[in-house]
This record gives sequence, structure tokens and C-alpha cells, in this order.
Amino acid sequence: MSSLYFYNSLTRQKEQFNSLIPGRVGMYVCGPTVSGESHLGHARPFITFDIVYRYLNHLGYQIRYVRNITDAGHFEEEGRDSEDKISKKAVLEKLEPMELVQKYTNLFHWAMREFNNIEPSIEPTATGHIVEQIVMIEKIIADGYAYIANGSVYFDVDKYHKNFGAKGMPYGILSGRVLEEQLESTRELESQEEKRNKSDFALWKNAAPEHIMRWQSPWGLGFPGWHIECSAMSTKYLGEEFDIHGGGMDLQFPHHECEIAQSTVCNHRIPARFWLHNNMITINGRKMGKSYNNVIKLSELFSGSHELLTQAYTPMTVRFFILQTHYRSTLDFGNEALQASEKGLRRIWDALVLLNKFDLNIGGNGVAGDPDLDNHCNRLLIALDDDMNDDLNTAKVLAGLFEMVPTINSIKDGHTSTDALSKDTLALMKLKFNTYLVDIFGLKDERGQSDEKLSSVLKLISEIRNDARAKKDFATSDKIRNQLLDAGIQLKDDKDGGVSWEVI
RNA sequence: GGUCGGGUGGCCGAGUGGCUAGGCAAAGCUCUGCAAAAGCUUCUACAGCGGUUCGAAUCCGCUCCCGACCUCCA
Repeated sequence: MSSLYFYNSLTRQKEQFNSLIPGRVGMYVCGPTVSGESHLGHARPFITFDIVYRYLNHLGYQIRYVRNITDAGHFEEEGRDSEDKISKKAVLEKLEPMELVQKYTNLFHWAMREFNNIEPSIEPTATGHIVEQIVMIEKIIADGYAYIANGSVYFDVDKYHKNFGAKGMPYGILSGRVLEEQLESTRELESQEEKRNKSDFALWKNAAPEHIMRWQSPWGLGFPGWHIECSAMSTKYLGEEFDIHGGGMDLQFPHHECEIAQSTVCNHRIPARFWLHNNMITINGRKMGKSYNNVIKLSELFSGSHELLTQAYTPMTVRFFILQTHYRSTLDFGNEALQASEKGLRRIWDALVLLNKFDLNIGGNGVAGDPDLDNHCNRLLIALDDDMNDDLNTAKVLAGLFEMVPTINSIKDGHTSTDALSKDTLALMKLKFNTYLVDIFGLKDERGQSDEKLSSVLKLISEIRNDARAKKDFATSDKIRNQLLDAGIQLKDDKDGGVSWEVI
């Protein structure tokens, strides 16, 4: 079997993944800022890294998965409005800041459960780690890479770049940005007079009296800068160097770049070895974002209550939609595309259910009745792991699984002999379908067919309908079928005279 | 303006030198009392122009178009 490769943003190439400590993985993923309701864009990184988590888990690693909650709010760094984002909105809504943060945290957790994402091992909050952040800032100041100005503390990017650049860790190592070019930009912004250089960023920000969220610090009342929380919390829970740091591509610069600079000053090494970045979801080719006014909230997505939506989409449809694209490609949202995912998911899930009902003994005992088909399936089955190992090509894995669906359906319908595949092939197919769809991709049945009372009722109704059909009383049989369909239950007459049904 | 990425059939999307992914949609056929589901078949695309090569969607060059980041952002 092939080994796992990740595309590492830090080195800009695919690299074989090995953990620092055999069998254990430390993974940090930038979590949400809970100043508003989660939207479709948030779904992508958290589903993507849920897959990373699940896959590493499948490979046998023990993982500490840390995903923060940013509840202290990022200030408007460029000084257009120096007020904390969260406290500003809190004033508008006349709520306590922590009340607001709690509300959106709860909504975020709800959405994560809907998506069937596994909970992180630790979900630290920024407000719960003010002390750690202050300690880290003090260390950076002591080492001479930060300076104090009017109760705020700024990171000296230029000095860092000169000294650490000489050690092969320049500012820009992750994003590929050249500091010298940035210094040349002629942008004039207010409140920058405190900074020595415009590329410097805040570690601690002095808070005005009207600012509600603020903490005592050696530099006066204030609040932490945008990037320091992740450095402080990742170091605390994963150590000075850990395996994977993940997040959206939009965080690569400046957020992750600054994180690297801060942590590197404190710990003399780049904090994470593998930097994974998922690409954006776009709407009509444009990134979804507050500034574009094209945000679809997750609650709107699940209920269909957004003007861009022609219908509601279930969490699993959205999850499947995301899985059908490689995580580093942009994914363009559209009703047609979502509907395709909805139907595709149903098709592959139905195949899984069928496969799980197959008696493994129907397979040719050791010998395949149709060697060509058997070989074909085996090749597809083996390729699944290779595709997954190739930087998590979930799109290709799904394509491989889809290629086996006609075979599964043919066996069920009797178009293909039950012993066309060998027992081993059939067993492997069953294993892989379950492993990938359920364990690794985290898909689940949303249609609730396991209700035993409903099953027995439908069995009775189906028998009555079959009696009617036997008497050629099609008016009655069609009435039963149509009215059940109106009620959301679809009957399907099978080849063998049986009846199957599904909730739609 | 700087940096980076991309343009694949009606739609969404894999693929990175030869072996024409996959899903959805559409059409035909089979099955069926009729449906639905399913199976089989069809639709064979790689922005444009040059170049390298026996051979290019895939490599190189140029042109056009789009997006992301540089500012809160998943």
C-alpha cells in the first residue's frame, strides 16, 4: 500500500507524512470567530479537516485535534475602527458580549453536529487563554522582537525578518510574500503612526474606555492581537513543534505567517511541519464573504430560506458536495451542483445499503464467475487507498466507488450472476464501501429507515397493495403508491415481486 | 500595482505526456399493468495561437479571460 502524502503549503510540494512521534499526531485547525452565524464557507475547512482527522485515525494514529474558538474578537487592525468586532456588535444588539459569543458558539456546535463532524479533542477559547497570550507577548518583548507604544504592543517584523531570515526562516516563508515589496506599498492608514513599519502587527491592543471586552495587562487595559491566540494555544496543547496546522487559504497570509513569526521567536522553530490549506467556496465565481454580501448561513442552507437557493439541502448533501471536489480546488456553489450531489449521494448510499444486505456467501467461492469483472473491481478497490493517500483525493475515491455501483445494482437485479465476483472481492468491496463512506467520509443515513414500527406498517400496506395488483385492481394499488409518495414514502416494485421503500 | 492560482463536454468536477475519471442533466432501449428504481447504450470536452514531441488537456512561450491574497475573512 502507498503511503500518505500531503501538499505542504510551507514547502509548496507534496510530502510524505510522518508524525514527529510514531503513532501520534498533533493537529491544530483555526476555528471560527463566533461573532456571527456560521455560513457555507465555514463548512469547508471543518469538514475537510474532519476528513483529515478521520483518515489519520483510520490509519491508526492517536490524534490530539485542537480547534480554537475565537471569542475575544479580532480588532480592525488597520485602524478604520479600532473597536473590537464582537463588542461593537454586542452594543448594536444590546447583548452582553459573552452572551453573544455563547449564542454563536452554540450555533456553530449545532452545525458541526449536523455535518457529523467529530468533536476536536480540545476546543480552547481565546478568552480562556489571555494569561498564556500575555506571557508569550512578554517573551517576545524580552527577546527584542516587539515594542510598546501607547499601551499597545507591536511585533517588529523587519527585525524578525533580518535575523530569522538569515537562519532560513524569513517573514513570508509560508505565503511566499516578499517583505521588501510590502514595505514599498504606499498605502497610508490611520493609527499606523504607532507602528515602526506598516508590516508590523499588533500583539496587544490598547482598549478605549468604551471597549467592553478588555483585560488587565502589563501594558494597561486592552485585548490580544489577532494572531497571538493561535500561537499561545497551539504551543500550550501541542508543544513547540507539532505535526499539522490547518485552515482556510485566506488565513495563510497574514494570520498563519504571523503565527509562525511569533512562535518562532518564542520557540526557535516553525511551529508546525505540515501546513494544510483548503480552498474557498465560491458563489458565481466569487468568494463567499461578509464584504461581498453573498453569505449563505448554514441554517438558511438547511432550510432553503435564502434567495439564492431553490430548495433546502441536507447537511449530508453539503458534505458530499464538498467531498466531490479536491480540498485545494475552489468549489463553485450552485443549485444544479447541489442537486447533483443530492442525487449522487442517494445513489451511492443505496448501493452501500444493498451491499450490506448481500450474503457474503453468494460470491463465487474463491473463484470468480466473471474474472474480468472481478479483476476490474479489485483494481478499483486497491486504487482507493492510493487516491486517498495522494493528498486526500476524495473526489477520485468517490469516482472509484461509483464505478462499482452498477455491478452492485446488477447483482441485486439479477443482471449479473451472484457468483460473478469471488467471495473475497465481495468482502473487500463491502469493507471498503463502509470504511470510506461511513468511517472516513463521515456520511450517515438521513432518511431514517430503521423505524421498526413504520417498517411493519409498510409491510402490511405493501401486502394489501400486492393483493390489489394481483386482482388487477390498479386503481387501488396506484392510490396506495401515490398517497404514500405524497406522504414522503416511495414504493419500488422489485423484480422478484417484493417491494422496497424509502423515505424521501 | 505586487504575489499566487485557475480556465475541462449542458452543469459540477477528477486527471498532468499515450490507456478517452465520476456525478448530475439529456436521448434511446430493456424490465414493468403503469410508475419508480435499476441495467445497457449514446452524447468524447480540455480558453485561443504558436512551439517541443512519434504522440499534449497534460511540457514551453505568447495572448485573452477569471479568481484569491496583499484589509475582517473558512
